Amino acid sequence: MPRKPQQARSRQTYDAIIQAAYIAIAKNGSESTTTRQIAEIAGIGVGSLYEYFENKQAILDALIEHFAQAIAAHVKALTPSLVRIPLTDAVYELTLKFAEFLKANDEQYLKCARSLMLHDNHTLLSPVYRALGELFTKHAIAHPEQLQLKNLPTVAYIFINSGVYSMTRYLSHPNPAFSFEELAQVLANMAGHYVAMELKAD
Amino acid sequence: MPRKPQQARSRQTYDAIIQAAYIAIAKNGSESTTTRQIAEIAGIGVGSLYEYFENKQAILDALIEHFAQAIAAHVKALTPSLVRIPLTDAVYELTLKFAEFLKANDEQYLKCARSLMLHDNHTLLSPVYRALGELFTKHAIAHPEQLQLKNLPTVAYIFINSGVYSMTRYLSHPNPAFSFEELAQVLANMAGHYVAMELKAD
Amino acid sequence: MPRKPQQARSRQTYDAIIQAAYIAIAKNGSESTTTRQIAEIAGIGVGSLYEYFENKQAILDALIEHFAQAIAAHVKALTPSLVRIPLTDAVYELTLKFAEFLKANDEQYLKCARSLMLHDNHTLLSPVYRALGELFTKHAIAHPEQLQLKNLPTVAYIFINSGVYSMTRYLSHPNPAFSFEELAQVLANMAGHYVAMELKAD
Amino acid sequence: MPRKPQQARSRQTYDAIIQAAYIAIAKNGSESTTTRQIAEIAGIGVGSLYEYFENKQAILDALIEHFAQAIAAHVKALTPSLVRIPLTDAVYELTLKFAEFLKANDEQYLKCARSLMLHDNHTLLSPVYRALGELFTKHAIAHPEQLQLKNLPTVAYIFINSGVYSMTRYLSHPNPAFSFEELAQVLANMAGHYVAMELKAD
DNA sequence: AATGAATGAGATTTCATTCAT
DNA sequence: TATGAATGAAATCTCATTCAT
Repeated sequence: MPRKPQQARSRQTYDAIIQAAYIAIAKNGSESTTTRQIAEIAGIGVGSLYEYFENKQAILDALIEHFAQAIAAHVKALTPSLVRIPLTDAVYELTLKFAEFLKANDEQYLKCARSLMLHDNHTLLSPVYRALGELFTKHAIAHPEQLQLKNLPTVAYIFINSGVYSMTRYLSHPNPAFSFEELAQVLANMAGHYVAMELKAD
Repeated sequence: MPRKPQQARSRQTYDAIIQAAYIAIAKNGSESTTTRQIAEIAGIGVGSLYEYFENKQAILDALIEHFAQAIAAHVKALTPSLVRIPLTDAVYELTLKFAEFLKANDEQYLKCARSLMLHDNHTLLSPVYRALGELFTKHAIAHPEQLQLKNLPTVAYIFINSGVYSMTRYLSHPNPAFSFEELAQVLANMAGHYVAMELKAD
Repeated sequence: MPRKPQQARSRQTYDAIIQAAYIAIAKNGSESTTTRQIAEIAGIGVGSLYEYFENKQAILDALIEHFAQAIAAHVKALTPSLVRIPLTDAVYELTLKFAEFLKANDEQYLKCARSLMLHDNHTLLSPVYRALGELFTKHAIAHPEQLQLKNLPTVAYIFINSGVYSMTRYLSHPNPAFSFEELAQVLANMAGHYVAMELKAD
Repeated sequence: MPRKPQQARSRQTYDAIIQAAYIAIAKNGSESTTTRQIAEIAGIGVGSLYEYFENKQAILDALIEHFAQAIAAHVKALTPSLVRIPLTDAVYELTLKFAEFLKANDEQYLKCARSLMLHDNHTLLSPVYRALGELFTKHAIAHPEQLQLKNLPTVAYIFINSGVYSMTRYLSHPNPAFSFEELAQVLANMAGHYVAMELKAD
């Protein structure tokens, strides 16, 4: 039964735990991360973890939520400028910016993403999908011809998954056979061409 | 000091262990699968596992290799018929056949795939990527205009990752918002449109 | 370094802790009761417990002493009226009154008794035995023929233990096979018959 | 998931664990006994406990069952000779023999009894109550006038509880004020007088 | 005097691996 | 070669107690 932090320093410890979890997971993967490691990195005693979290899983869940919020916030921040430009350019830009974001802090986010992405947290990751979906929708509204697209949700789903996964995988590949810009360009074209063709078809 | 099986009976036991590992992982995930479970399912003693494999990880590696070979074989078997038909149709067909393959045996392969992608061993999965790459290449040869495509490896890489991941994620989604055929169609169009547009551009 | 409470407010807190301990032990048993629970129920901080008590055991000891005093006081209050009536009636009455006492407050005392008898501290419970012994003695004085009884202390010891334990056990039995009145009657007759026969023998 | 012992030495280990639990509980009480202690006393690794028992509680349960069986067997062995003699003598004899039994092996059984008796194992201890009840019944059959007794089950219940608890408590008292023979005599008379008076009353 | 965040020793439990048979 | 009992390091989690505020 973790207590809700009541004093000022509590918040600090809570955040320290989440940050420590990021570092530990980036280093060892979520499955191999132990409570001791997290406590050590956070510079606190093991017992203190349980003042703030029910159990280990609760720490991971909080981290994922935090992560999802961070990504969603990043996407939202980019949204206004991206909706103004053509789809191809928007996807290209988003891809680059996203990669930059993932690679910050010694690739902490990237490493965590790889470890967490497949834990099927459909619910926990939903803010991300919502933010990306909204970006898609807003872009369509700003470019009304795109509203004609059939299967918009399906298309969004696939574009998003394709982009996120290709990027994540690329970034964690030790010796990629091509540059990241190339990848971004192909992703962008894939989206652009798809929309162009579909619209022409009608 | 495990030895590669040399006798017929040994080979049988070796295979039984791999099959048991499939079953256990499909049921509990790779992290929660224990050596005891594997031995029990395989119908042998725990100690015997170590006659055939150095350690637990070696079993998982062997399973992944086996899995990769199985997928590659499946792709290779489909290749001759797929290279003959237009790209869009080929992707559509491949997606459906692939899903069917993953869902066989009570979704054993699908469940394993989800659990194993976590450890995403680039080397172990390479036969799959090679087989899919070869399918791409052969298709291009059978439709020579596609050889003009810029960045063919990059494009292949992205198409493959996009397809595999979107599909895996879709299939493990409890309440998908659209049908699998829709997904396959969008993937197919994505590929078809991309190639069409790129070729026209030159 | 806890101090005995010297001010009125302190005394209140001290009592609140004891009461909280009663509640917690009745609910969870003495082994599962934590200092946090006690503090929470008492409406004070954990740290404050240690202003009043050396450690957790000291709280339990104080509770047992309090409990013993409460029981002793109850017995003493009944003594004057019980000494007047025949032994059989007195035992019957005492048994019923005692059970009533244990079952008050949602069986708080009963539940605590069951949990605390485990640690059966002969010294801590001695006030109870003293009060019951005194009741016995006074009854004998009021009925002088009983003073002839051999082994009076032994007899008292056995009657008391028999009564207390049979009653406690009965009251915590989920589906007793007979009524409490029956039990009280048999206990009463046991005492009455014993004394009658012993006196006749001389 | 403990395995049922399949090899010969398994039984040995199982028994060693139970014996170790007796020793540990006699020494520290059931609440303070740890799995490590048990393993150490048994001369095995901690992990081995879990080859034979689901968890710690399962060890205690097995011990209680073992204990109950041992007591019941002891009572059954005494039954044939006790049913032949008058009630008073039978109770006296039973008390002495029972005490002897409890004090064997450095009072191991006695100490365990004190620690376990109040854990309200109505179900686990039922073999004991059954054996004692049967002794009562057989005695009544051998002395048919006793069959006239009202409330036989209630009386048996009280006699048994009174005897067991008085004895246990006496034996664990550091400085008893009277001899054990006195106690046995009073218990015996209590039973004898009760029955005599009740039968005369009718 | 009062607090409650922090502590860390210690409890239970798991499981890959070994080794005597 | 095959076995499965035994192992013990290591993981998660609890909670009485302390101490800075």
